Amino acid sequence: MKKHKEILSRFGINKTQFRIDLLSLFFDCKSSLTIHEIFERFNKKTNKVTIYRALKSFEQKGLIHQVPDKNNLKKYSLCNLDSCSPESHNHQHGHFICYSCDQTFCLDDSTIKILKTSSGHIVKNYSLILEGYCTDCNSSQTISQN
Amino acid sequence: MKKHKEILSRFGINKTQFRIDLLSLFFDCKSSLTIHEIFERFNKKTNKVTIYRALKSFEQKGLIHQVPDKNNLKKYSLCNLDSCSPESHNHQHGHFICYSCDQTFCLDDSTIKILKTSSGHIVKNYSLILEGYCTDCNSSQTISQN
DNA sequence: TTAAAAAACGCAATACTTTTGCGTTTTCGT
DNA sequence: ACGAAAACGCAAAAGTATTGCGTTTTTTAA
Repeated sequence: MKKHKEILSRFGINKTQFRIDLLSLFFDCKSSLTIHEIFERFNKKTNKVTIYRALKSFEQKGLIHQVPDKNNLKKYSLCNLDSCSPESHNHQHGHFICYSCDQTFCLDDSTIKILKTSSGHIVKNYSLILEGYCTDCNSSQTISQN
Repeated sequence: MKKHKEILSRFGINKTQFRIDLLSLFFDCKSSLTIHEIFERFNKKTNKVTIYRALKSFEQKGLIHQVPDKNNLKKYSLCNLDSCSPESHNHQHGHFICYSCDQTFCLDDSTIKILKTSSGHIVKNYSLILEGYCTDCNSSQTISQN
């Protein structure tokens, strides 16, 4: 895809086939990816070292960022490419993922403003993922929720 | 300390000297501990396997829980011992990671209550990581922050 | 368009983190 | 005090991430 090549150029990354495909993968992926998942998606054909290096490069150039999860696996998500660059990483991510319909909803930034001031620390960046049942799915189901 | 022994008993963990000392260490520690930090605090005398096993046991019994860390090392914090037990671990809270001192702090649950209700969806699970400068580092530095 | 420089690549080796097996020691419940 | 269960240390293995190096691909600029 031409768009992906342009992005790689803009971020100063060479347009090898693998890196183009990797960027596509991130665009296709709603949430985040582990190295293992990427390896699998490329049918184990790409050397893991190549994946590690591509991820490190993407991260340094501001294309992706780490999302530490509960199990401490390294996970990466695509940055907001309008606001991120090699000079300044700035990901104001807030997403809600529905267990039922799998849709991802962007969270209102106002919820975040409260967070940024209520912790007592100076918040420069954050990563937030809420999971559960979205309003649509919840109203059409009888699953008990507490 | 007698209190620590009682806690270990209450959570079904044998009162070996090391595990008593480990629990003390967690009580003394404001934020969270890595395996490496624990190893150092015991002057490298305790076998790391022993530490790993103690941490796993503490976690399973509801004494401590994992917290996310910038470098993807396993980090642990003391649980709220009134609300956690082997039967129910309850860690619905976010974490703050300091850019400067690298420490991970658990966030007060009250900040989360706002999140859970303001998104409009039914939140069953979440992952929240704030990053920035903790109160200590912020007050002792002259780094310009916007 | 082509040649030199830079970046990316695969493979092998290494380093670091965490887990497992096993025999021994310590703690626990009766 | 004794048998069972838990915890221990050591060695080995499994899993995760990095580094060195020679080769290939991409970029840059004449």
